Amino acid sequence: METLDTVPDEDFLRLDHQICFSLHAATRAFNGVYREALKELGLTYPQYLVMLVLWEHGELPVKGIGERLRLDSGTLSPLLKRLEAGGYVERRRSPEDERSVTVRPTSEGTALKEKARGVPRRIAAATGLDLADIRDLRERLDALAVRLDGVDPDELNVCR
Amino acid sequence: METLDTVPDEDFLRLDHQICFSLHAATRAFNGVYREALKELGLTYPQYLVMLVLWEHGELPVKGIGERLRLDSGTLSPLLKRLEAGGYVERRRSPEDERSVTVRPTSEGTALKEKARGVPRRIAAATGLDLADIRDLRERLDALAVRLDGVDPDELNVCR
DNA sequence: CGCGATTAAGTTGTGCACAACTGAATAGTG
DNA sequence: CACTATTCAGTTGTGCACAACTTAATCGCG
Repeated sequence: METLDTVPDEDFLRLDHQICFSLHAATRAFNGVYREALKELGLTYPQYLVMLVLWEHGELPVKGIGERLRLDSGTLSPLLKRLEAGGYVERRRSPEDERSVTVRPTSEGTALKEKARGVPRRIAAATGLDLADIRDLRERLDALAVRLDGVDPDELNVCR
Repeated sequence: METLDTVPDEDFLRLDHQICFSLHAATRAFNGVYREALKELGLTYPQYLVMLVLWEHGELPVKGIGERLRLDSGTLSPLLKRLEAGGYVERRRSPEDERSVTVRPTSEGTALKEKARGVPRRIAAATGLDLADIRDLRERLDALAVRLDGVDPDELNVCR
């Protein structure tokens, strides 16, 4: 039987070429489709993810957004500043904890939810997948992400 | 039966939250693992993809690399400049067509292939997937990318 | 209570992705 | 053959991801 251990390094380099490239390409293809669908909303794809989180939770500290989207303040701070400049969110130092900044959608940001309502259906249609396929792919990707996030860095270096 | 047409918009927004986020997160988790594995080679993940292509083909014009990796000159030009500064590749105006620039690995760049030999196996091990799973996931992602790249932009806008 | 450790957000710097554009070379058509 | 259209690489500008760091507030231990 053909397993991870019976394939020579040389073939592996080629196989790897396929898999890492495939993920890379699929992600960018997805980004392209979202970019197009979100153009009329004036949102980028990461900004849309932030708005989805805020529509669901109403208001969150920056840290809370970061936990849900797995993004740090170095990414979120400028992104939120742009969303604020666009009039979609408000940022306010929390009175209870002055270190924390609470982010919430403005009325304009909330109104945007209605305009965004049709987006996911059009995206799903564009993938050509049915609900079961989408769920299946999502579960695989989630499991993969959890697995990869938990990898011990030492496993990845030659010196161990 | 539950299909794309029988799910209300509201649920769809939540489902969408899951799927787009999953892909996003999996990609970044993958990038993190590659980042760690490639640290000792002095390559970033996109630089590694370029080197994989060059190791396989020996020498290619910028356009050829871009076609294989689905990247344009705006991304590749500075990336290749960094690879050249690192001593891994050489760039030369093609004598036959002065518009074209031929990229090829230097001896140092070729030597790097040996150091990179163990990387894909360690990555594959980190995913916790076996060969069949990897192939299956790759095929799904490829099909998805092809489908998404071929989407008519009009399908994605409300005004149609 | 006081002070060092931790936490939150922000800043800086590097690299990638992509749109829009430039300039130079080539291809193709009348 | 001349001249327009296309092609190729590169540049510019915007935005995201992340590492490393800064600053300010809070926590918690002695």
